[in-house]
Amino acid sequence: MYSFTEENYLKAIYKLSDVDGNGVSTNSIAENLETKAASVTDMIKKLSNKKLLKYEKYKGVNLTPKGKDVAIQTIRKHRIWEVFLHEKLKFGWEEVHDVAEQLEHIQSELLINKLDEFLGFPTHDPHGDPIPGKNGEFQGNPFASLDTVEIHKKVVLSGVINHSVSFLQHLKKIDLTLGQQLTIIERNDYDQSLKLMLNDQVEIFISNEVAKNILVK
Amino acid sequence: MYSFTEENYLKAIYKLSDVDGNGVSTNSIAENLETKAASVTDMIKKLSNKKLLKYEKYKGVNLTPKGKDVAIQTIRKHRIWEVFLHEKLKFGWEEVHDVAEQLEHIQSELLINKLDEFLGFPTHDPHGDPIPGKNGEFQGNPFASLDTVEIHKKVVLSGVINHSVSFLQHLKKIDLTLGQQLTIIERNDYDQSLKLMLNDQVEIFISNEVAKNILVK
DNA sequence: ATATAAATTTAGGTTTGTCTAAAAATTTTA
DNA sequence: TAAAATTTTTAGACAAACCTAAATTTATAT
Ligand SMILES: [Mn+2]
Ligand SMILES: [Mn+2]
Ligand SMILES: [Mn+2]
Ligand SMILES: [Mn+2]
Repeated sequence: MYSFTEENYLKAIYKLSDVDGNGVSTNSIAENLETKAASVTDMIKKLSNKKLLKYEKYKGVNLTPKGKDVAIQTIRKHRIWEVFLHEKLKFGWEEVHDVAEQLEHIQSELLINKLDEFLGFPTHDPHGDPIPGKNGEFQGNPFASLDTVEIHKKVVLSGVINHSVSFLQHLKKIDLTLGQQLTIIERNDYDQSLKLMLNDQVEIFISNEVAKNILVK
Repeated sequence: MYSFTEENYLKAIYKLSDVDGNGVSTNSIAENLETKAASVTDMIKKLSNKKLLKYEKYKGVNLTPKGKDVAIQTIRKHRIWEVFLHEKLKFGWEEVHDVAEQLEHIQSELLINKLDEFLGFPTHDPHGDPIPGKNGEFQGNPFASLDTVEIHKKVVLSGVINHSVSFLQHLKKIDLTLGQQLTIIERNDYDQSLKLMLNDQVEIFISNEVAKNILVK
């Protein structure tokens, strides 16, 4: 139905869309997709003709409901494939994204629905990101960033803000994984670094830089 | 490494290659890929420049070892994905091919090797076609066509010649599935139709047209 | 309010893969 | 073997997605 490239543009624009309806800028799309502004303008015109977004010259773009739906369905496929790669094929959580970027463009409703069923209808991907349903609904209870959590409160590691390979590898290295129960034992006022208790067993130190990128509930 | 289209051309040429080294004709490639001869000539020049095949004007083409390797690896990916779709996602054997045509172009050595392991290193796809190994070896004991099998001999349904959706659906309808044990009870001289015994239990009739397209061992 | 800077669009091209129509080479037929 | 038929290649175009350089519009600073 839509090309590889069209789906990637719609996904990028969806992710860049504000809660308030400010148009997404040409430059931000170009940066996100690692392409040039001139190329973005070309593609925007094409997507506008197809009624996937609203475009006013120099004013940025906003997805139409149709465009938003294509974006969300692509995100749904991406995250379901990530679950498959992680749960079934034992890919590390830092390895799944690049392959899912390819798999998300396979065109078969049947395939994604059967895969969803095979995986037991997962609600979140290996990074804790929610998987939208067939009709595009997000069951969104957003998580809190660990650096805002009060001391001694028991929380569960449920997501990450930074999705980079290096950050994900770092968490793995210090044994921080999704689903883990943790508590802040001590917060250092000087640099906002934290001492954590993991599963009531092990103590570790993390910097504020790391804490800011961890989501808990 | 190679584009979607390049891989499809190499796969088509590989399948059209004679045992004797006759060049594959432009027209046969065009027909196989449902494109035009002029387009084939263009692509042939490109693949020839990349040393994936040998091309002499008006004489047809032959794959180089490198081109043959790309073709076989693409077939390997196709068939492994077909096993996944059939065994794990419960696709019918007539449904797997079209989706595998897309999945075979996903570029990740790690993915295909992990998938292969996940499936227990299958040797044949859902249609009985052999899956080449990582180094391109086929363990090829070719099957016999059912219409050449002698009467009363016990054989196992191991493959099909015709891979069309309609033929595969027909076999399913008359309860002929891969791995089934069968024996020819009677051959009608008039039209070469057969009476078969399935698993020593059920008798069915099949036409010569069907028998010619069934492979057994 | 201008001048400068930044963002965006336009103009003109490239690459990949496709097409039709016409020319050239090869094969078949008589 | 010469004519006819078939196959293959070439010429010229087109659409998708990208690029650089230049022009235009909008935003920022003095
Ligand atoms: Mn991802
Ligand atoms: Mn993810
Ligand atoms: Mn197939
Ligand atoms: Mn097959």
